[in-house]
Amino acid sequence: MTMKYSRQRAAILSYLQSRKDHPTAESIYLSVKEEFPNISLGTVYRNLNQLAEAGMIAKHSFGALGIDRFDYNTSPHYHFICNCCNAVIDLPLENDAFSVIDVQASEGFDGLIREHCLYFCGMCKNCLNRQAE
Amino acid sequence: MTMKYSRQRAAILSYLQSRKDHPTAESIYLSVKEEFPNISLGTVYRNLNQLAEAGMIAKHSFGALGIDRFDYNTSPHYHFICNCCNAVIDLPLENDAFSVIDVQASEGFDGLIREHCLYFCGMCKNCLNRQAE
DNA sequence: TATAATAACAGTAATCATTACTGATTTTTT
DNA sequence: AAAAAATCAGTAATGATTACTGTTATTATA
Repeated sequence: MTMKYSRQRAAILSYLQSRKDHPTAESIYLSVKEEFPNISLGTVYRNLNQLAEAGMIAKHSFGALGIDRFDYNTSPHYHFICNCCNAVIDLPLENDAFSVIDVQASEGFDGLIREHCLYFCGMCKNCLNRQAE
Repeated sequence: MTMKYSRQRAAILSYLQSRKDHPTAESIYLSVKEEFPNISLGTVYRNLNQLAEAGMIAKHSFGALGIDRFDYNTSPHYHFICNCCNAVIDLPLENDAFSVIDVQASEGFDGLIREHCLYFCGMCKNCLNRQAE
């Protein structure tokens, strides 16, 4: 099934490109709705999945959140989730600090490890400040 | 709200203690149902959450699965998820290999990191063998 | 040991994110 | 320009989980 151009999909991709906060399908829907008042939430979901399938965006399913987040940045990197405001923030780690993580895990395990999922939880800077007031 | 004894909760806890495969609420329900034919799925969920809240069991929400898994083993340890059969298997890691992981992540981040979630994905031994046939 | 207080129950309805369906509309190809 | 096919908007369905309600089991009190 070849991918045909659509204005809605282009708008979704363009919006995602402009954000660094890993928006949800719902918030993408609300934003794109300003340009396309008739767009349907189902259309947003369908296109997000299509784009993720094509490797053009990343879909993150953090168990701690329960709601999927989407990311224009497809290069492998880690995330921090604020337990207070549910913000998802990029977290830079030493490049090779965890490049050996799968190899290391494989040593004590008799299956095939293909990848890992790692994210951090706590309180973001904003919430820490707000709490200190 | 003090916790009052209940035969259903005792059965749920006892069943969980006997398993190492991190069962779902649904499968716990089906098993406990053999002893308590009238038990309700809602009762299973309510008690599992209560036990998790009390720190007597662990609730794991792996984004890769979408369904919660429950664990009698509350000591911190890591898991492997088979993308083929969805099995959740304990994965032993060198004790101190990742004890510094939160500290290391904190270095490049200006929020407060309290914990992390790490799990591995791939293909388990059984599925590898089945595939080789 | 009766009884009063209340947590827990079974059964069922509601929630919420996400996916599937359908007839109409765009986009692309011929 | 017209045919073929992907995409759409709108809506219904799904599936895991939670909330509600009148009844029952457990615990505390007299």
